[in-house]
Amino acid sequence: MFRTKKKLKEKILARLSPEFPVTAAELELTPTPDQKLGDLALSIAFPLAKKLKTSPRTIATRAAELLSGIEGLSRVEVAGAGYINLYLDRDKFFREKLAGLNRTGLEPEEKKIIVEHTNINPNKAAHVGHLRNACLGDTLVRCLRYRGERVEVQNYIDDTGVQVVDVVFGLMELEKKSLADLERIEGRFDYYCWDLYTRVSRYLAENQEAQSRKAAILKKIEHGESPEADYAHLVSRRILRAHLATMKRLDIGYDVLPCESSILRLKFWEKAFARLRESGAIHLSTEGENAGCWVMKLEDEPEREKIIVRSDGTVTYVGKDIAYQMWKFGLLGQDFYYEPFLEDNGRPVWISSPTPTAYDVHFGAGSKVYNVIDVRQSYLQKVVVQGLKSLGYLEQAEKSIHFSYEMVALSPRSLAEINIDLSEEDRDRAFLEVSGRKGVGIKADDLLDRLEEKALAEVNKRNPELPESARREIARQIASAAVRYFMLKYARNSLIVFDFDEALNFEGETGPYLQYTAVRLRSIFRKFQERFGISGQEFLSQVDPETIRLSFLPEEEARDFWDLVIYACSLDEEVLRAIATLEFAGLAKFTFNLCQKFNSYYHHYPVLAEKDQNLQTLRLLTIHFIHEILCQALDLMGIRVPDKM
RNA sequence: GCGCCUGUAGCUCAGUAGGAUAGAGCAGCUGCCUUCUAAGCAGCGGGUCGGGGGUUCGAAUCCCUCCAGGCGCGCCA
Repeated sequence: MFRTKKKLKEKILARLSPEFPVTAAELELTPTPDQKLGDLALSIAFPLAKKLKTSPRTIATRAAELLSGIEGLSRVEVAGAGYINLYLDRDKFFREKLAGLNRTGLEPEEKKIIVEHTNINPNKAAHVGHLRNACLGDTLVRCLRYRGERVEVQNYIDDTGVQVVDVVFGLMELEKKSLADLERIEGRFDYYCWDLYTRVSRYLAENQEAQSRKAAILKKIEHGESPEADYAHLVSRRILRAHLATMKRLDIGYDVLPCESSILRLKFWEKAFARLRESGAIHLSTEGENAGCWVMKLEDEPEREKIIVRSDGTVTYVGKDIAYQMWKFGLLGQDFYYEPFLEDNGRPVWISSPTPTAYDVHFGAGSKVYNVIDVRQSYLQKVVVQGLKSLGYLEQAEKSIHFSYEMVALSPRSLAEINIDLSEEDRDRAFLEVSGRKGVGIKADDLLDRLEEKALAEVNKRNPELPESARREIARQIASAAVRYFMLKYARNSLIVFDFDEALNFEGETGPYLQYTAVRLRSIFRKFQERFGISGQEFLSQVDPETIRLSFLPEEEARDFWDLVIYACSLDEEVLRAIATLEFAGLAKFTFNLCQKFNSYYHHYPVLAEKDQNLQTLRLLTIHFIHEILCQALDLMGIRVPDKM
């Protein structure tokens, strides 16, 4: 639809501009509220009326005359107070869309886009909040690729931070575990650490004197000293594998895993620090409360300074982030070394290494960077961008996008359901914030397990003839769809108060409903082959598109057909809009509406039982068309379509 | 105190680069499985778009103001 509109606009502009003062930017083709009013509406007459001091109706009438006979349009009419309604040449339109099914006609805008998402601290199991991040990030990646962009997916691993240190402290000091003992811990290691982390947090709160011992461990890990650094390495890698496995259940993957430990060892910060100092972006504060610190002035708040380097010479979180952001844009003049961490769908997932490796691969150096991080980090992300600006990298600052989203909170009811004890005060609250420290959270794998179990029970009932492995894979795909759609259907600024009943629902506006629609659609083709001995695809390949006439359709069916087809055609525009606004709720809603429209169509117009050959062919063609678009839309949201469910 | 965000049906939410009659899902009630998978379809009821003011041919959408709620603002990460 994007290209159709683009071409139409050019033609319209050519016709109108000799007589009216219009520009391309002012021409907007919007859908009409009802197909009786045509397919596309032009509301240009209203602003023109103001400019020319005439009535909108007069202008619209004249404009409609000028627009008559444009190729691709069958009619132009004036309606209401001055809308110019365009009627598409439906036969031609449908034929073109059928032929162009596999081409988006979209053009990439960037050389290389980096999307960073997931970024879970490798010290405990992933929870539902992390799922929202990963689902949003992965969907953005898919949308960008649909637009034709070259995208690199990064998952940043903070393997030396205080959160990992807490777990190492617990293993060494509280549990007195040797490195060999660690290897022997069986089962879900991320779950094990989830509990341990909570215990350590409590212990540290109650035993202030232990803080110094923890600080000592942190220092040793940062400097790569044994055995503390070995513990940190072992813990973070094993949990990282668990996280990647969790995300794999949702078909979410990554290209590269840059690690904090590599950043420290390769001294990225020192390079960035030198640049920041030389450019005057930061300066040494000599008096006041920040004396002895290197600070950065903030654009919006001139009275405030952000500390980048502490008075003891260590760098703050923001400082490190500025250095890292510089690397993403290729502004550091240095790269990591890399080695394969594991294989995913036959492709290696690379992890950074502080020392040279045998592999000649490079990452980073994007022309645009999206950081998927929750809204609470907005202030810090702003400071990072300010850092780039202060260094003179204006374009990079402009293309440094914080993709922010609200958190997933928990309803007291959901927590009660998984036997987490709450204080009386907490029980009365509308929602509770997830806290890894307190162990208050719903683990991603627990949710996925419950979804899969529920889906499997249903699949077992409906498709007992399938082998168990196939039924399990279908259940996994259904669980994945349920989670992914759940995470996308809310606008990103909307706080999700997680509720099991809602998340476990497979009916109505849910992922499984969308899948089910596609599955039923597919089964028409399967049944077609059983009935007529030729596959639906093959049958359609023998149809000459030129012979297709929408006039084969009875009046009412023609309306329903057109409603469905024209709606499906707006997928590309929905994707562009999603990218522009970083809002996927619209794309989710579009797909859901498409399914509703299709289900209604499906109900009214049988294919296999239809005796009229022309009608049957056209219906099969329609179903083929909708199926393709629906699968594209589902793929953008990372939703798989099983053959049966 | 300052900054950002939110307030739409009983509940959960779409719709906000101004456009024609404000939409879904859930919950409730009615129907539809010898008919391409009922995880479905068709229908009914349900609204001061937080309040007030303004801009406009036109406002849920933009501006002002008030009310209510959330988050952020560290020599933590």
